[in-house]
Amino acid sequence: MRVTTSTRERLIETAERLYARHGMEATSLRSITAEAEANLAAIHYHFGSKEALTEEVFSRRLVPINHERLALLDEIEAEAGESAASPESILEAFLGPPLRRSVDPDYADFIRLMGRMYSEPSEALQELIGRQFEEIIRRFSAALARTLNHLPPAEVHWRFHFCVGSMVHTISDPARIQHVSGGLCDPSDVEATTARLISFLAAGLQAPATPIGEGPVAGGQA
Amino acid sequence: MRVTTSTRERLIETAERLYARHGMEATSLRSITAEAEANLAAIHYHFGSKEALTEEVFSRRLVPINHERLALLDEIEAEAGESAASPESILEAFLGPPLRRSVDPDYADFIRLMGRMYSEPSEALQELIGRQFEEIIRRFSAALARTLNHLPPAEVHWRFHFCVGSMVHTISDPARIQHVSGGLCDPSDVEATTARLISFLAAGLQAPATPIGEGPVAGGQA
DNA sequence: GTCTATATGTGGATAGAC
DNA sequence: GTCTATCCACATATAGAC
Repeated sequence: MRVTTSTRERLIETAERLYARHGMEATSLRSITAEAEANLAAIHYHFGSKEALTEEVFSRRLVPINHERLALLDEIEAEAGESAASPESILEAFLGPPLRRSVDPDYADFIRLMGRMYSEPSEALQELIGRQFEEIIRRFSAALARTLNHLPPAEVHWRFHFCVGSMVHTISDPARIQHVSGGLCDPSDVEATTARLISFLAAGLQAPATPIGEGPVAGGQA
Repeated sequence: MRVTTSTRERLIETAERLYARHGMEATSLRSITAEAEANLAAIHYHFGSKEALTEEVFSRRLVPINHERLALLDEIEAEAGESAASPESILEAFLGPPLRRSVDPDYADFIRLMGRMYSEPSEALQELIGRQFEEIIRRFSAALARTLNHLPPAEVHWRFHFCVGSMVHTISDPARIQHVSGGLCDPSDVEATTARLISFLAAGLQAPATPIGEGPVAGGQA
């Protein structure tokens, strides 16, 4: 086993770091090859284009994270047996894999990038996100719908959407909460952050069904 | 009063639309002047630089939105008198101004852009956001701390942060929730979306205090 | 206040030697 | 698989006529 990493690997790692720090469009291929101590042409040799390199950066990290999420969901559903898994355990399976990695030096940059990827306008990236999260959204929405069985399916989707938003905002820029709280909040304690997020979101998920529209005529399909 | 809008105004409006649609860095000054039927040099004449134009785009919209938020908060605090305003009413004051505008054709593009601005790496923009939201964060955190007086101040900041995340994710891309829910969710009904968000977030804000750390030794400064 | 023309830099991508 | 040299499109910005 060689100690030195391959040029291909170094390019992916450097792109990831620079994307996380300065944004994807602000990162030029030249700045990547300079930091990776590689040649400009190496990117086109190994990947073919900047877009293809970007897809590598994302799929390399998203695959194991989402794989772990599904494995954890399998576990808690197996443990729950006939009954539904709790909202807290479902949230833990969804939030834990990215949040735990946010303190891993190898992953920290990508987790921040993951928080920003939803805002990237690139169509190719949005399609990749769609593919990578299709199963996640389906499985977790179904699990939540089972335990929140008094809620209409659309309401479950909305609430899961709100959960994703809180998580994304939390991981996209750890320094922000520290700054706006005047130093009161410490984002480096991810265990505490995860616990806070789960109790906040679990309560939101279990809120009474929202009365939509003109009030008295509620109810619907249940 | 002239019917035709000034070149300066058309430039700001067009920049806003293109920023919202394709991202800020992906939008060139040439594409702005082309759509605004103006000359490339006009941007430098009226603003001096792309960055200065961008600041105009944001401050023009953020000022009235945040002004309305504070006015609404003043109102509900006056109504509440000695007692604390409810979490729901505070959330309404915070979420209502942007969410209601998201269906105003004149504002819709900016509201989406507002959802994405947090992810923009430009330092100048982040500083502007810091200035524009300083008072908002201070006032709303204080209002929430008053009504959630059993919670430590840091916990209030965390929960408000989670609220911002849900809102930002919701307004940044209305099409996403429709897509991931397989058409089940309709983002065009903003009144319903606001009601859903408020009941979800109010429940989260009022969740029991998170036990952080080794369990039994909870409590703290209260 | 609006235009043309242009300066100057940087972007992604490629050809072809080694 | 890695390099140099280069193409070409496009970026922001500016000078100066009208």
